[in-house]
Amino acid sequence: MSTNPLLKGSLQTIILKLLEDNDEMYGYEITQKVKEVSDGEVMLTEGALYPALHKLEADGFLETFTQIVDNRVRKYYRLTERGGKEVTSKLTEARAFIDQLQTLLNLKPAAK
Amino acid sequence: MSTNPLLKGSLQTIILKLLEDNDEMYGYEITQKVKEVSDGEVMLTEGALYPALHKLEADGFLETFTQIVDNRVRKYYRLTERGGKEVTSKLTEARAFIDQLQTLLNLKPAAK
DNA sequence: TTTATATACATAAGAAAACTATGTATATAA
DNA sequence: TTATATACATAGTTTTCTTATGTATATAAA
Repeated sequence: MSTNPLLKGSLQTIILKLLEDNDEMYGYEITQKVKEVSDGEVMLTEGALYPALHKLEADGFLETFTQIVDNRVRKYYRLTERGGKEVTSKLTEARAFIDQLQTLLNLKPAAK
Repeated sequence: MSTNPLLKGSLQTIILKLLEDNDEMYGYEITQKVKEVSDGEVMLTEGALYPALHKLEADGFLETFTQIVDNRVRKYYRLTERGGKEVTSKLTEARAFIDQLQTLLNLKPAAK
């Protein structure tokens, strides 16, 4: 999903977090936001994004509605209540993951 | 490979880093070391470890030799020259990955 | 006017990596 | 004798991602 193949496994978390911060977003907007926030380093491809969005919706974490803008369809996504809880859970998981990885790779900046 | 499913994608990097630090290790020893270093939080399973070791060897990053200890076979792994370079590369990638993930999830401890 | 780029969605085929389950075998502690 | 630890391995399946393709509109460039 990115120039860095290691970002595997965190796509759902990234999407959920963006929707927590931005309330409502459509797919293309998400790709642009990720690109912007990551300074062009993470390029989310459609082949990764759309299936991930569909899965999150199927799992009940996201709900959708569509809008027509300039004769083009936009499919907006927002968090459901379950989705809101899932963000918290996924972020906790992500923090633990980063911590464990830094420990195992000896990348800890300094002891506190 | 762990209690944290997100650790996906970093197994090769973890193995390579351990072998950089410890020179020679056998499979079971690696599982125990990971468990120890991660305070029991990361449990490396054989189904993940052994295929990963075989792949790293097939790619020319690791070389092996066996020893018999207490009538049981141990297959030791050590870095090849290519493997040594690969560690550096993978660690750089891992640092970038963690940095990008922290940025995207807004997990940065503080601005410097 | 045609071509390229941007916007906007989607799926299908394949690869990579992991998980679960299973198998072999020895040593030791309960 | 049964369970746990040590030590290797593979097979089947699932998840997740990449690459490729497809449809369609708007707009800027050649």
